[in-house]
Amino acid sequence: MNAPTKPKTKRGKTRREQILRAAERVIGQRGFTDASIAEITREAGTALGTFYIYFSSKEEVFRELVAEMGHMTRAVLAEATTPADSRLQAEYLGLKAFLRFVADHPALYRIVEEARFVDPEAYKDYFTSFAEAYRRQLNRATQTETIRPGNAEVRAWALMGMAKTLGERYVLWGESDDLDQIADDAFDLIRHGLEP
Amino acid sequence: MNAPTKPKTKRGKTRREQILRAAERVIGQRGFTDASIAEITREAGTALGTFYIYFSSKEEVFRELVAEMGHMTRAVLAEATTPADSRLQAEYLGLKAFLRFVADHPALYRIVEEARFVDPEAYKDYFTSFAEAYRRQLNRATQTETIRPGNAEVRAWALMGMAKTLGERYVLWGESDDLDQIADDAFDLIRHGLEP
DNA sequence: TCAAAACATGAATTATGATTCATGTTTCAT
DNA sequence: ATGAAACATGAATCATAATTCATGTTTTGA
Repeated sequence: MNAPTKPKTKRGKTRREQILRAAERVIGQRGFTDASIAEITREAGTALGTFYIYFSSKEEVFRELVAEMGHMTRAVLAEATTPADSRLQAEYLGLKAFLRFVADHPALYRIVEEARFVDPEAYKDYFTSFAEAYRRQLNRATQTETIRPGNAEVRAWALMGMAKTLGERYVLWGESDDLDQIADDAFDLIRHGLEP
Repeated sequence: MNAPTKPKTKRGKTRREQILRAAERVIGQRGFTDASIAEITREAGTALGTFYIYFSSKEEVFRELVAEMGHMTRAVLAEATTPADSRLQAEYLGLKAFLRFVADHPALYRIVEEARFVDPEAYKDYFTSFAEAYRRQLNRATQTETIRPGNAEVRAWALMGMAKTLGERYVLWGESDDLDQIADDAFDLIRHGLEP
């Protein structure tokens, strides 16, 4: 229950990481409730009690995974959209990159969504900080008149919602072998929606 | 564990309904995991064991609530969009009605979203049947050339995702006293996105 | 009116799994 | 090389509820 301190030795860092990765797999696969510490440590190849050397509770690993996912998503999207020379192109590249990212990390993405119920605070942080950055981008584009004037915050949430749901439907539920086509079809809506 | 049969008497019907409504309140408030049968029956004003006369498990009431929500949502949206004389107007009326509905039934809406993790089957049914109807509407509008040609299925999911997320952000999280304004702002995106 | 069918009760039973802890083992700075 | 700090172990402890069931009470149909 007391907050464990960061590992001091090389062995410690390795173990902690093993457990974190195992937690990602197990919780991503089974969901928070059905995932047990026993299975996580079995998967990590350590004893049950070792878990509590590095994490104070099941909720805590979960929280860390959500935060980690926040950093990854922001990094991936920032990276993917840098080459864009217009807001609309950034939207296009961002949507594709997001869908690809979900496809590459389905477990992590499921965890983020489950956070809504397991750790609402972490969930809110994830999307709020994302939306904030998004809003800024859209505002800038509005001022440059690259896109039609409009409520940037509402747009940010609307566009995030679109991407989230498409990711869930076409990536997590499978049923689509051509993500780029999905992104193209959705982008048609976005482009006309934002264009001056 | 054995599937309870429908109640035969008037008293039975009443009790079952009391418990169902109590479950809606408690699960909607606390979430599936934290809601206990004890609290549900306390809230319903009956004994603990009575629950199992009408439902075989906690999952079962949950499933029934999700299904109920499916009917309600479809009914409300069908109702709200009938007066529309164009697809775009239907989109506008539908979005407003949806946000208002979420505002009126936050607990029920939370339950639907939690179904993704508690009862994926029910969750999938809810959105798939919704999307199917939506797709049909959009397709019809495409053929009538009321809206620009495009992939109706992808559009259906994209638009649902938008509405879902706006509902979560501006209705469930509060922070907006003017839902109609939100709907208007979002509709600007939708209108230009779909317009011929 | 009366016996069967329905329904109601809540204490007792179970199941599950998170968390702790007493007892080793390993690492590392000196 | 060595002792203190770190780390590892897994059986035992705890807590929490879901579910059952033996025992009443109420309703209903003939």
